[in-house]
Amino acid sequence: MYLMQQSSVMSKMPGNQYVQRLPTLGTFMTGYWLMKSEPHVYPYEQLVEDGKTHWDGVRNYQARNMMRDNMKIGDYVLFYHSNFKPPHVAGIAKVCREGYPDHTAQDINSKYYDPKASADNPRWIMVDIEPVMKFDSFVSLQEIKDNPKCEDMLLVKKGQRLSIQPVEEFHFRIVLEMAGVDFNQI
DNA sequence: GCCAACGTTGGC
DNA sequence: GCCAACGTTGGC
Repeated sequence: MYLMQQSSVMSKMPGNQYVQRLPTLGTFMTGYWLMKSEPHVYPYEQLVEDGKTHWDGVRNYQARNMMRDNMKIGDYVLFYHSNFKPPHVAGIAKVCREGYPDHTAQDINSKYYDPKASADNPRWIMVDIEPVMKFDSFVSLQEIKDNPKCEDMLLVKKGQRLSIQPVEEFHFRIVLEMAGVDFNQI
């Protein structure tokens, strides 16, 4: 029932043109992502404390579309701390609930309030994630930039600001390797 | 704090 | 539907 409701609402939404602008998206079917959070707003440690969280406040169509259409339960997430010195991947999370309306868009008291959002057209979408593993030693953006195996990662592409990005399994494995984590133990 | 590189808005 | 102006992101 809920899914039917959601799909009928979502089909009205604009924004599919953004997917076209990420030509690589179609090749990312493996279910690995990177999500950015500013640690002074919501650090990985808070996710551990909370047990899980809903990823509210995303107000970018491209990122929304990925949460709406592509992120599936069980997908792994590199939890990235942006606006921190140094910026880094702090650990791994995974998707535990697929896309559903971001209620903060309809909350007039929220800083994420969007007057164009309504019950009929929620406009913004979120997923839930839960912690999997905090890295003992984080993997800095510089380390990723310095690793030739990561040169094709969206994260290190010039002008790439998306707060949610698809990650290839290969790169996911490389980042784990840099963190000293065995892929088979997660 | 700077600023490049975006993305969004709204007048026309 | 163009595009200038404005707002945001996020590394440095």
